[in-house]
Amino acid sequence: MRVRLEDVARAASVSPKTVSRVLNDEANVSDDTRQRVLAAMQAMDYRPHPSARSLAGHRSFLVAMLYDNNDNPASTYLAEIQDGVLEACDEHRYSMMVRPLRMRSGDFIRRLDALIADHHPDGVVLTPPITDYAPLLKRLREAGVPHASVSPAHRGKGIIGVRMDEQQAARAIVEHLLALGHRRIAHVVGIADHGASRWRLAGYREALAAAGIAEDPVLVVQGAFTFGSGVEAARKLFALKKRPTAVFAANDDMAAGVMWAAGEYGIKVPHDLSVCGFDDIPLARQLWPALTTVRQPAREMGKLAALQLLEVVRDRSPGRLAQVGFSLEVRDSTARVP
Amino acid sequence: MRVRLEDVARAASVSPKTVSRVLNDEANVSDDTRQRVLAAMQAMDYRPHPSARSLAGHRSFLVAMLYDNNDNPASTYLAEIQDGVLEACDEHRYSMMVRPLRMRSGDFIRRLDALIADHHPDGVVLTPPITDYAPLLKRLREAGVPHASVSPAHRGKGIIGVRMDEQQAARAIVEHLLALGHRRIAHVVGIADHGASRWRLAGYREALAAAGIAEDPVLVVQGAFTFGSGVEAARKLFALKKRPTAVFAANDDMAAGVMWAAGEYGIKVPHDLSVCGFDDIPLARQLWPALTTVRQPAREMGKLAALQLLEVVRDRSPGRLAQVGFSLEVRDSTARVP
DNA sequence: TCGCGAATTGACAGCGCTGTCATTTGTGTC
DNA sequence: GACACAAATGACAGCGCTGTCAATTCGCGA
Repeated sequence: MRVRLEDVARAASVSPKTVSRVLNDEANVSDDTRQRVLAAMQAMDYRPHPSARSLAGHRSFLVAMLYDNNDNPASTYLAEIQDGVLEACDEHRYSMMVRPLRMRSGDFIRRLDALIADHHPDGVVLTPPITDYAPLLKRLREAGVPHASVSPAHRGKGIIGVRMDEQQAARAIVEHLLALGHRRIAHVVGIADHGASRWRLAGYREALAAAGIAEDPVLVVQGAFTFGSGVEAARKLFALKKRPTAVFAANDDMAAGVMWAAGEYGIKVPHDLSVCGFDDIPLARQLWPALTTVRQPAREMGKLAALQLLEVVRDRSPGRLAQVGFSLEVRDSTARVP
Repeated sequence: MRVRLEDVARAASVSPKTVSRVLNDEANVSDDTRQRVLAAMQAMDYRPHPSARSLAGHRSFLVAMLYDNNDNPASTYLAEIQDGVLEACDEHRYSMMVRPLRMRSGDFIRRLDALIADHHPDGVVLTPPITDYAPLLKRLREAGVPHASVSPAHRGKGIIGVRMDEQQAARAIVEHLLALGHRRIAHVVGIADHGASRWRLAGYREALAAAGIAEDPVLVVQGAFTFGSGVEAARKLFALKKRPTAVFAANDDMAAGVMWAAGEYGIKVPHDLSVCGFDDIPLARQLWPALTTVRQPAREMGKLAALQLLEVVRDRSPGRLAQVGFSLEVRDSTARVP
C-alpha cells in the first residue's frame, strides 16, 4: 500500500502537519525534527501524492511549456528546449506539460484559457516565436500566471527568462568572415517578425558598418528559417552578376539549403564560397563540410528559463532575465576569400 | 470564483453525485437528467478539477509518453508522434506528460519507478526504440500500468498500439527501384537492434529475392540512422569497383547523407544514382532533388497508439494493435537506370 | 390497482494533503 | 525564578470530487 504523509508522521513521532512543513521547506521547524522527518521519509521511500498536494495547497506543481508547432523555427531546437525545461522541472519535483498553440489561429486565446482552467499551471514557459505575442502576455497577466521566456524579443521590466546576445553573436560570426578577407557577404534573413531575425540582421549590419563596408541591398535576401527557403535564397544570390563570396544564413537549416544550392551550381564550399549559419543544430556537424555556426545552447536555455520561472513561483522572487553566452563554432564551411 | 461540481448540481437541481455520473459517462442516468446536467455544465462553463478527480477517483487522467532521447531515430519523428499523442489525450481530456529515458543507462528502471510512484500515469505510450525493452515491459506489467507502443518490434498477444507494415513498405520501395530497371541496389541499414532496421532490411531482401536477384553482401552497409552515418556508408559504396545504381537508405536522414556524399563524388542524383529513404520527414521534401521515400504517418500513429491506450484505460477493453497504411512518395531522387 | 425487481437518485464519508489558528515549548531578561 | 515573547508543534476542518450503499422512483405484469 501507498505510504502516506500520516505514516511518515507516525514513524517520526510528529504530527502530519510537521511532516508537511518539512516537505514544503517551511520555516519554524527545528533542525532536529527536520532531520528526523527527512530520515523517515527516506527510509519509507515516501512520495507525496501530487493531486492531494495540489487540491489542498491550491497549486498544481505544474509548468506548461507553450510552443507554436505551426511555424516554429526548427523542431530540433524546440525538442532541446523541452529537454532542458523538463530537467529543471524534475529537479524541483514539478511536472511539465507541453502545449502546442497556433499563434495564427483564431482560437489561440480560447485554447490558452482552456489550458489554464483545466490544468492550473503554476507557471508557463514561452518559446520563440510566441514569447512576445501581446494578447498572450496580456491574458497570462490577467490570469496571474507567471511566465518565463526563452529569447524574448523585448526586454521590458517584468520580463523574465533567458536570452542570448544574438546580435553580438551575429556580429561575431560576420566578423569572422571579415577576418577571412570577405567583403561581399550576403545574409539570408529569417521570418520577418521573429525577434531572432531582427537581431541577426542587426548584428550583420553592425559588423559591416564597423568594417566600413556599405550594405549592398541585393545581398540581403528573405528566407523563412527552412531548408527550402535557404535553397531558394541562395539561387537568387547565385544568379547575381556579382556573387557574394560568403553567405551568413540566419539559421543552420537555411545554411544547409545554401550549401545544397551551391552544389547545384557547382560552387565549392568553402573554396569558392564560405557559408555560415546560426544555432548549431545537430545537422550542422553532420554536413560536409561541417558548418561554421554559432552555438546556441538551447537545452541550457530551456533549463535556465524554467529555473527562473520556478524561482518566481516558489519564492515569489521578482525573477530576472538571465543571459547565456554564445560560442563561435568555426568548422570547415568557411575559408579565406578566394 | 471557480465553478464546482456542487454548483452545477444546484443549478440542475440534482445531487452532486449525479453530476459526477454525467461527467464520467456512467450508466443509470436518465436521458432527461443527463441533458439537464450537461446544459448546466455548458452554461456555467464548468471545468472539473483534475486533482480532485484524481484524488477521489484513484486515477490520474494522465498519460506518459516515454522516449529515448539518447539514441532516438530522429527528433522530428518523435516530435510528430508527440503531437499525435497529445491530440488524442486532449480529445479525451487526459493530460500528457513526456518522459525521456536513456535505455542504455543504469537507472532506467529506477527512473521508471519514480515516474510511476510520483505521477501514477493511467497509461504509458512507448516509442521506438524502447517499445520492446524487456525489463521495461516487465516493470510496467508488474505495476499494472497499461501501455501502448508505436511500432513495437514484436506482435505477441497483449501488445497494443499501432504498427505499419514496414517490411511491406520497404519491399514496395525496392520494387519501385526494380521497376525502374535497377539491379544493383544497395541498402544502408539502421541501428542493428532496432526493429525498424530489421524489417526494412527484410523487405529489401524479399524484394530482391522475388525478382530473382542474388544479394551482394558488399551492397549492404551498416549505418546508424544519422545523416553522418549515411555519408560514410555512401562513401564506402562509392569506393566500390562496381558501384550500385540505386541506394535504399533505411531512413531519410541517411538518404540525405547519401545524396550529400554523391555530391562529393560528382555523382548526379538521380541521373547517375537513384536514392530513396524511409519516413518522409520534412527534410525529404526540402532536399534537392526531392527525396523518394515511404511516408510513415508518425503523427497519426502517435494519435492512434494513444487512442488504443485510452480505450484500454477507460473501457477496460483488451485493446488491439492497430495498423496504418503507408504510401510511396515517389519524388525526384529516383529515375530509370542509366 | 397492487406488488416487485430494475433503474435512478442521493447521503455521506473520505481520498492525502495543507491552511488556519490554538497550544506548547524554548529563550532571554530583570 | 518569574515573565514576556518568539519559535515550534499540533488539532482540525476542508480542498473538489467519487465510491459505497441506502433510498426512492419507475415500469410492468397480474
